[in-house]
Parts: sequence; structure tokens; C-alpha cells
Amino acid sequence: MARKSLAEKAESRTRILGAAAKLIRTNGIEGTTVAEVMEEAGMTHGGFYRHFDSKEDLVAEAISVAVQDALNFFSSGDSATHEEATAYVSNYATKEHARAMASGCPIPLLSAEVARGSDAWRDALRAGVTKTTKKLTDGLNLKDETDALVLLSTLVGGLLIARGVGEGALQDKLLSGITERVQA
Amino acid sequence: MARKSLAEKAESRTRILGAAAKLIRTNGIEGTTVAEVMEEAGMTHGGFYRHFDSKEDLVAEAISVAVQDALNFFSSGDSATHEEATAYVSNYATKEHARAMASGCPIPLLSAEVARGSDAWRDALRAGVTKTTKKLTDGLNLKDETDALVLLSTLVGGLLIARGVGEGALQDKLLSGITERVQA
DNA sequence: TGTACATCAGTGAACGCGCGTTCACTGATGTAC
DNA sequence: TGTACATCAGTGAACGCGCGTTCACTGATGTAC
Repeated sequence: MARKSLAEKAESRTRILGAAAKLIRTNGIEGTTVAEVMEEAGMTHGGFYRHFDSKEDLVAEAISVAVQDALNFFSSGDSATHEEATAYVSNYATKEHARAMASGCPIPLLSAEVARGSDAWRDALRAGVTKTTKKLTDGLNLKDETDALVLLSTLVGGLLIARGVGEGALQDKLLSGITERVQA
Repeated sequence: MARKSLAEKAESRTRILGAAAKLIRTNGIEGTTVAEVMEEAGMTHGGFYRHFDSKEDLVAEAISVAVQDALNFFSSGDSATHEEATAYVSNYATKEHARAMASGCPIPLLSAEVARGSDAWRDALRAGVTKTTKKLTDGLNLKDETDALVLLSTLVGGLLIARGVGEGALQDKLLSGITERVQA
């Protein structure tokens, strides 16, 4: 295949990152292959290294993309409206979110692998946690960011456990319990 | 090598499961190889299939072992003393626990992979969540198991995020915030 | 209780396979004049 | 503005490697008599 224009290259890169952000959440980082990502982006695997130095490199950027996806739930800027923040909280611990891995919050899906991964991966995830914390603190008028971190922990832990135990009575009790007790 | 006695075979099996329970928490399920597990157990990889049908099989049992490890924090039986339960809670969201992957709580370490895995894996994890919930409900005199599930979610989510963002100011704020606000 | 022999725990080499990465190649794009 | 040519995005085959699993082999264990 012949050379593509710079604009097309930029579009390819965006497609690769989007595919990776989706696949690492669905199948995990180790469970996602470079070839799969490229196929999902509509290309063959050989061209991958025109865009990224390594899979590790791709993953670092894909985490940032997944984090940004999640933050796009809020209006742009550093703050959030009260409506956005309460909607974020009440949509978090739900069956729909538990099932939606490809587009779900990256924190419960990726944290364990990121913990064992590179500094760049943790940097990308930390940026997401920090920004989400700011949104919640602001939107819910919490007294400090620590309150938002604890709230986020409850949501993330609840969703993680809900997925880990699988669908059924325990998951239902857990998800409804979280949503109930977390409403401000 | 010659045949081993039945007693020796049982000891080998126990060593393999112990090694697997430790390694899957340290390196993840996908990040753990059969050869590594066997080496950690003091054997070569070829003998593995005298004990387990497949890696998936081993992992299902290893999750149960890891879960039992965590429950051994409590005295035996279904209930727990108040001291045990408060100690469990106050030791959970700590730097020590965040660093101790090999012997740490399996829930934050394994849930994401288990969610994508087999029914047997989820069954093993669900048993752990259910038993831990009972211990906390009982030991802390909570009004119902849902309260215990929400508490466990906060602890698990907090530890998960702490590891995901890595050591530093945010992790410190998160861990101390959880421990503070979770004391009954 | 002793003997004969079938069983099988563990070894180490080998299997097929899929991984991340590299490479020669193509021809349109980008650029120097 | 047009021309000549160097660049390089993407292809598809190939690389070395490590994975889960299989297998022939060994000799002490377990068992049938």
C-alpha cells in the first residue's frame, strides 16, 4: 500500500487509540493484542510501528483516551454541575455499567494491571482519578477531595466486586445497596 | 524420576496451589505461567497435568486458596469477634497491604480478570465475598449484609485505586481518608 | 508376609500456536528547486 | 507552477520467543495373589 497523507495518518492514529481504549477495557491489557487493535482500527498489524514505539507505549496513551472518554460524561472544564455529578454517581453502580466493559469506567477495569505496569500507565490513570475527584468534589459540594476519593472508592469497588461475583442475587444486592447508600 | 507416594503427591498438590495462589495475586492470572507455578512449587512443568486438567482448573482452585488465606485472618467458624473485624477494617487500606500483593486480599487483585474468566472462577470469588461479608456483618454488628457489602466495596475500591495510581501524595491521601471515614 | 507386576508422580524434550516486533516492498505524498 | 525525487503509511511475510499442553521415559509405590 502506498503512502498516506499526514491527515490520514493522524486519523489512523486516532482510530488505533480508540480501538485500543475499547479493547483493553473489554479484554484487559495483557488480553489485548497489537494485531487485534490494528484489525479493529481497519488495518493490518505491520503498520502499527509507524505510530507507536511499542505496545506499552500504545497502552499508556490508550489509558489516557479511556480516561478522557469517562470524563466526557461531564461538561468540559475543571468543574461539574450538580446534575452531572449526581447522574454520574447514580449511573455508576448499575447493571448497565457492569455489562458495559468496552465503554465503562477504566478505573475498576484497568487498575490492577496498571498497578503492575509502567510508571506511564500509572501517571495516565492518576490523572483520571484526580480529575474525576475534582469533578465530584465540585459538583456534589463535598467538603474536601478526600470525601470524593472515598466516594469514588465505594463506586469503583462496588462495580469491581459486582463484575467479579457475576450476575445474580449477590450482584443485585450489592449494586442496589451501593446506589442507595451513596446518594447525598 | 520415580513415582512418589500418595502422601507426597498430596503435598505436591498443596505446594502447587500455594504457589499459584501467591503468583496469580502478584502477577495476575494471565501473567502467571504454569512453568513458574511449578518452579515455585519446586518441580518441573511436565508434572503439572498429574494434578490439574488445565491452567483454568488450577486457577479456579487457587482462587479458593487465596480466598481462604484472607479469611484465615478471622477465627474459624462463620462469625467473627469485634476485635477481629475492626482489625480487618483498619489494616485493609494501608500502605503495607497495598505493597503486599502476594499475600493480600484477592478481591481487588483478581476481580477484573475473574469477571472475564470462567464461571468456576466467579464461584470461587463469590464464596469469598459472601463469607467476608458475613464476618463483617457479624463482627461489626452491622444492621444488614448490605452495609457490609458497601463497606467492603469502599475498602476494595480504595486499595485498588491506591495501587493503580502508585505511591505518592494521592495514594497517601486516599488510604488515610478511607481508614478515617470507615471507622465505625 | 512375601513376591510379581501394574501403576503413575515427576522429568525434560518436544509440539503447535500466537505473541510482539522486524523487514522488504509499494506507490502516493510531501518537498526542494 | 511544474518537475524530480526522497519520504514514509501501510501490507503481509517472517523472526524469535514463550506459552499451555503432550509425550516417552524412569523407577519407587501400591496392589493382587
